[in-house]
Amino acid sequence: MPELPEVEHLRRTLEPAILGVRIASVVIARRDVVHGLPKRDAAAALLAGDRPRELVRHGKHMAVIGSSGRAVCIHLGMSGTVRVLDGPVPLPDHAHVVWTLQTGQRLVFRDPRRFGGIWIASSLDELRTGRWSDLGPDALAIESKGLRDRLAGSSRAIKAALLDQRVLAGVGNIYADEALFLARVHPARPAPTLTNDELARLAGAIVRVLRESIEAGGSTLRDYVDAQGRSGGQQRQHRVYGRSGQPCPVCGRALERLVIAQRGTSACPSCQK
DNA sequence: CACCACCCCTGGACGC
DNA sequence: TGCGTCCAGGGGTGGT
Repeated sequence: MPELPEVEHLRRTLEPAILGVRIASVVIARRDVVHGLPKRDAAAALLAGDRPRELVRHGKHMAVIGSSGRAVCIHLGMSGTVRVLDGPVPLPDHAHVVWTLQTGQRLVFRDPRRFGGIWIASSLDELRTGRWSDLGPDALAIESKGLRDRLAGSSRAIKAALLDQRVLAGVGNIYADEALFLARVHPARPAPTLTNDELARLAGAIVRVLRESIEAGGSTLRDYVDAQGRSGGQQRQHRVYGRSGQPCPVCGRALERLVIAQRGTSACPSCQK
């Protein structure tokens, strides 16, 4: 399931394939997946005739910016992928939007569960002041002070706060569990009870787990594959996520399972205070 | 306002 | 082998 590392890995693998390449045409197979699509010039709004100039990521959102300045924001949700297809291979199921490049390659947005989607904006600026305006700072650059500021006034469990994209953009269920484990902070701890030392450990742990995963090519739990169709390499490296009942990698005690903010949560009852 | 429960959706795991 | 059931969860929305 895509979180920040998967989106960043996608951004990096997609860039060399599409930057500067003219988009010849676009086919929208499911209109309800594309939000803010104008009645007129829908293809142009999806960058037909344009050339991607830049791929910008904030949290789990990625925007393709055309040389015209138009922006197309892609959110992968739970099951979304973006793939580059070479040659006349058949389209997969649930291919909702397909761009054909001048090179003949096709770019496919596929999302079986449709928790993701595509948002049209006239510019990156409009995206930043609109759809992205409620997002907190990007999790990859979070520091102790920034984290403390964003948590101010929140009494809920620290894990619930980490999952809130207004607090911090990019952390999902997997990396929340992983970061809290590395920081030795229990996920159910009310956010205001964290000491400065714990906040510093947590901020460091968030950046560390995200960087590790980006370098490993993103995580593979279910549906994630990168632009070339490769699955991620992080799967076996999760320390606690999805490992409830199995031994803690540090102390060996069985990892507990709890539910926080409606999300399955794994934690070590002994290492995480 | 802060927080929480519920809902959207499909495919994979599992039991019989 | 096939069918039914349950479960995963990001984020929007509506209720408390």
